[in-house]
Amino acid sequence: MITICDVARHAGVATSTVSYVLTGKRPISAATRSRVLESIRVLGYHPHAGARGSATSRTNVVALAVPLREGVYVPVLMRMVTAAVTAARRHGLNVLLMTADQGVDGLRGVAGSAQADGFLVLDVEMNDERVPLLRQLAQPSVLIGQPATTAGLTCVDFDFEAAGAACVEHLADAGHRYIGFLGAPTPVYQRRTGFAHRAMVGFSAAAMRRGITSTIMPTAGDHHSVLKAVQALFRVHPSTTALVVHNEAALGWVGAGLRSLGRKVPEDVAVIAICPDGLAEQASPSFTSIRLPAEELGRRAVELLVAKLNGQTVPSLTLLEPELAERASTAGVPGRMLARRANPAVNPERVTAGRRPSRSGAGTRTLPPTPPVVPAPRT
Amino acid sequence: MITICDVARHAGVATSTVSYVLTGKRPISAATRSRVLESIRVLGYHPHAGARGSATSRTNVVALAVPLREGVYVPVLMRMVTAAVTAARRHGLNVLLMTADQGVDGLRGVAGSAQADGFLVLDVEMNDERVPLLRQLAQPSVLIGQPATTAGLTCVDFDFEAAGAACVEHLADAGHRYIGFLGAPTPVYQRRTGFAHRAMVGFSAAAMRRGITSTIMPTAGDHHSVLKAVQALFRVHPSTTALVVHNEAALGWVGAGLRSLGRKVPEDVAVIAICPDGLAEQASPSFTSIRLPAEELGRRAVELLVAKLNGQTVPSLTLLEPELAERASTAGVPGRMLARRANPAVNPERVTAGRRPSRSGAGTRTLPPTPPVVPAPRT
DNA sequence: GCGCCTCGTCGAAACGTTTCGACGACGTTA
DNA sequence: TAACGTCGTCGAAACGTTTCGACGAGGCGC
Repeated sequence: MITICDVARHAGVATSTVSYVLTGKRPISAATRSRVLESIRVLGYHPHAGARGSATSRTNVVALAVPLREGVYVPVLMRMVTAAVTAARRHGLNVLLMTADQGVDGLRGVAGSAQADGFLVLDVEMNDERVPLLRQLAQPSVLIGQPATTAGLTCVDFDFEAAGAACVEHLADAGHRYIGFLGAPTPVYQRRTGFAHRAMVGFSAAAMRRGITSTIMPTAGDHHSVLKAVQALFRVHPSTTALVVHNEAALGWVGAGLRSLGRKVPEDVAVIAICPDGLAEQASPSFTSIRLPAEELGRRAVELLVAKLNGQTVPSLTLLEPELAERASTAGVPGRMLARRANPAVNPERVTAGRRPSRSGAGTRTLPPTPPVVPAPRT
Repeated sequence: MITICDVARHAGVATSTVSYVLTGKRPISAATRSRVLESIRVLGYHPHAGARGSATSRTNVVALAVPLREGVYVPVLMRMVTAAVTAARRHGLNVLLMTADQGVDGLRGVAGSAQADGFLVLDVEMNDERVPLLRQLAQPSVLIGQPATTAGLTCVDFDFEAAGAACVEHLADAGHRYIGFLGAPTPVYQRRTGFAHRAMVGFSAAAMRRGITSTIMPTAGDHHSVLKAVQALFRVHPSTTALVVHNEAALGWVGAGLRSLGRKVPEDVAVIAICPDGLAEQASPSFTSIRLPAEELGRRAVELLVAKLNGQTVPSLTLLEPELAERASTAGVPGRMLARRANPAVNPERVTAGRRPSRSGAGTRTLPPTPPVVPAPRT
């Protein structure tokens, strides 16, 4: 192994001078600098990360905790991960990957032995067991997702609650009175995973406010489960005219499920998904969606962490605003109770149609919001 | 920060003694050991990884290079990754995640600055640009997948060639004469990704040998592409009675594609998938499959790497044998040219039916094997 | 009872960095 | 021209480990 001393000798300077050339922490004359750089090049010197860490107590590594739990949709999670890794690279940071098996203890170990300068934590539950540990850690951390309370933490999250509400608003404005919600798999809600819980709560609350009758149905991502869930939804409320889908794995099967009931998207049923743009586009017909900015979440989390590492203070909660992208799945005429026709962009009747008070005052919810239960469909 | 010296002082011993208690590299009396351990517990001491690395030139970190390239099916890759991380943990190793953006340079950097003791390399292409670098690195490495030549390397791979062949054998034995191959997305073949290339070659060669007429069709994973690909397959050879699917993302749409042609699985078309067991099971009907042991690949790779780190010599190529799991998708009566009936387990006619020589001597292949091209389907 | 070997422990020197105080040389200001 | 900064560089002391040689205390055989 070739060390900084070798370089210094080769260039005829002190080792500290080489160090200053490398770190730029003191001025070095152009002549000396170029001589040193040349020696580095010739000898093929690479600073030894461990030794540097020993001297500075900085590892230039951030740990990324990704508990791949049951029911999470891996590709979306991976978008965040790769975005985070890429962003970290730009700041000269490497990423240590920690998965399910190394839970709280794993975090404690990595933190204690100073293997990472900071922590990025994904898939956060409302009462995440990692949160108390993070609070007392020497190293800063950023959560992607929100636990029940964000005091003393730094969280970045997509505003799933607003997203759930926005779906209802959009559909209600278009005149829909019966809306179904196709959610994440049951275990996800049982764990009270932040994103799933919040989207559902936002959806339910907005439905209440708007006097919409809503039905909530969790579902696994496979063909059969989705079919059953969709059928169950329509059995409960045959007059349902719109669906909100918050389950990426299920997206592809929703169309088939509706078709099996003789209903078409968008003519008979409008669909809005909460998912990354790409997934909504490749459905057929393409789905109107509230775009889930997975990459930006990863990127922002890294930026916040870097800021904290530099001693800056950052907001304890950063919420990304939902944005709706209108596509084919809500372009139909939802039928029955709608005055509205075609051209959804400019729609003078929208307020009238959408905001009319509900008959019953408050909406009825078929299932209690927490934890939702799949009513056993007939087999 | 609390150091090994603090512990030594607290326990009334020399720092080296504490070190020996921790590493076990010299005998320590039970009395002293327990006193030291107690002090460690009381003070909450954690050895500083960087300092240790500086002293030993061992980081207890392995780097995992996962270039998430276009067209790879993320969930399967992630199974390998999590299996690898879990296995690494068992050996006291942490995992540094490197993604697409940090290609060869990233590897070189991590290796040069000694941030990892070894390398795990995924998604290997036949002429992978990382291979020459790996050969000259100071640190050992293990590839999951095979480049064109494995000399001087350590590779673990599933025997995709045998898997491709096994599909043909099984189907040919059951009497099928026209078999379609639904492959990975085109870019994957264009890159000459090892696993895709090999499976296809194995399939083609076996089809040749058995006098089977085969059609190869790459396809993207979305609904539309799969439908088009399936339709194209049957337009080329309407008499096709079996399909081999080597594309996890497409699995879910194959049934729909066939249905759109008025063909049913398994009555009209037999299907064999090359994919992890779980995916084959949740198709409907469930797919007979050659099980892709994603987890075991990850685990084995780590074990080989650990062996290399310990100075052991390991084989340059470890190939996992394909295993066929029979399920519903090949339980049908393939019709037309089959003597065979029901009960596929005990089948006296199998040899007769399967091994009968093909009419044309050698099989005809509709498309050249490398690189395959999708014949533009009518839109 | 003396020498010898083993066992357990110690002190000091590494490991490859960074960082701090110091110190010449030189240019500027009075 | 003397005093004073500033700039560039140096040497040495950290950082928190591991590791190596050495050394005292016992136990054993003779």
